[in-house]
Amino acid sequence: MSEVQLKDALDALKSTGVRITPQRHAILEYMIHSTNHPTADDIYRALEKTFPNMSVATVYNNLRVFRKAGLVKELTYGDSSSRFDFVTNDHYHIICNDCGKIVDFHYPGLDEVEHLASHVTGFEVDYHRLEIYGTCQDCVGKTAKAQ
Amino acid sequence: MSEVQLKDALDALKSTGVRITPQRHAILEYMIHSTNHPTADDIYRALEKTFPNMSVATVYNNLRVFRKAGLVKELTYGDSSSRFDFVTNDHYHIICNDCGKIVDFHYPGLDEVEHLASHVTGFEVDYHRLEIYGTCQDCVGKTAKAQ
DNA sequence: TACACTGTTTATAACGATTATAATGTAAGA
DNA sequence: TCTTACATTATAATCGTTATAAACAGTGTA
Repeated sequence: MSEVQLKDALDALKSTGVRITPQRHAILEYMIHSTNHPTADDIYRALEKTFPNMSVATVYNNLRVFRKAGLVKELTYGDSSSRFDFVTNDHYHIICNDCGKIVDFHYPGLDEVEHLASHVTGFEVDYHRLEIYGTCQDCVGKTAKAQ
Repeated sequence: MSEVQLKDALDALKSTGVRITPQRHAILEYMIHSTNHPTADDIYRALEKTFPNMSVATVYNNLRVFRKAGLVKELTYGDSSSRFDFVTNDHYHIICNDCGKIVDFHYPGLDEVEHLASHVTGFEVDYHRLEIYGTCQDCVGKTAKAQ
């Protein structure tokens, strides 16, 4: 099924006049197959075997291209570097404050909140972002001292 | 009423053994009275008239102290620098994608989502974060071209 | 009052993620 | 083939944040 996603993404790019380069292909493929939510550097290091000459700037440039095309979402948490998430269906993230692990979960929708916010503030709402923070099972197990 | 908030904050700090310096007093005071959500640099520049010798590091250090004491929340959006928000009551933020303005709004609660997330993922939930993005009234008025 | 102790601020350097720049490469169209 | 426009590379620059070391208070004790 991820092949379909990749094909759809490539088609979407092509239809907006963006050239499909080997690097772009590889970055998209990596993002679709990766279960975690990689940073730009993760992607760079993962692909430097197949593209020994690829520059970090290429990763950033293309992530921006993908973001503008709506294929990829940029997530900024507390930690210094952004994480990137291939847009599939709507889902939310729950993040472990100990080890940083990010797990997806699905929840019907928060349209109601968007409506209320729009009504109260007069904004035109585009989208929202929700994250839940806590401690994952692995870390709950091995934690006795607080940082 | 914000004097009460300031006093409460100072008491909270003192009770945890943190010394109240003039700089800390001023940073807290500025954060309580500011309606927007300042960056560290905003605070630094706002106070450099009264504290010409103050260092940026002092601002960062103390924001961290306040954050650890639970007085201040750090918000990371897409733009490069963190914003800091004095913790009053629970509220959420709606952010303008054009001008960056941040407006508070209140919403009963999202406990339900937390419970579901906890159930599905096995995490112990601490808190969550919700932001809504859109366009504020001012920017809706003067917008015809998309970026 | 003098003295040591501890936490605070300052000044500055270092770090690291991201972006800008210029040069080179590469695909597509006339 | 020539030209044009977009992509990539390599590298430097930018900028927010953090680390470090030295100077500076406050506080408690003799």
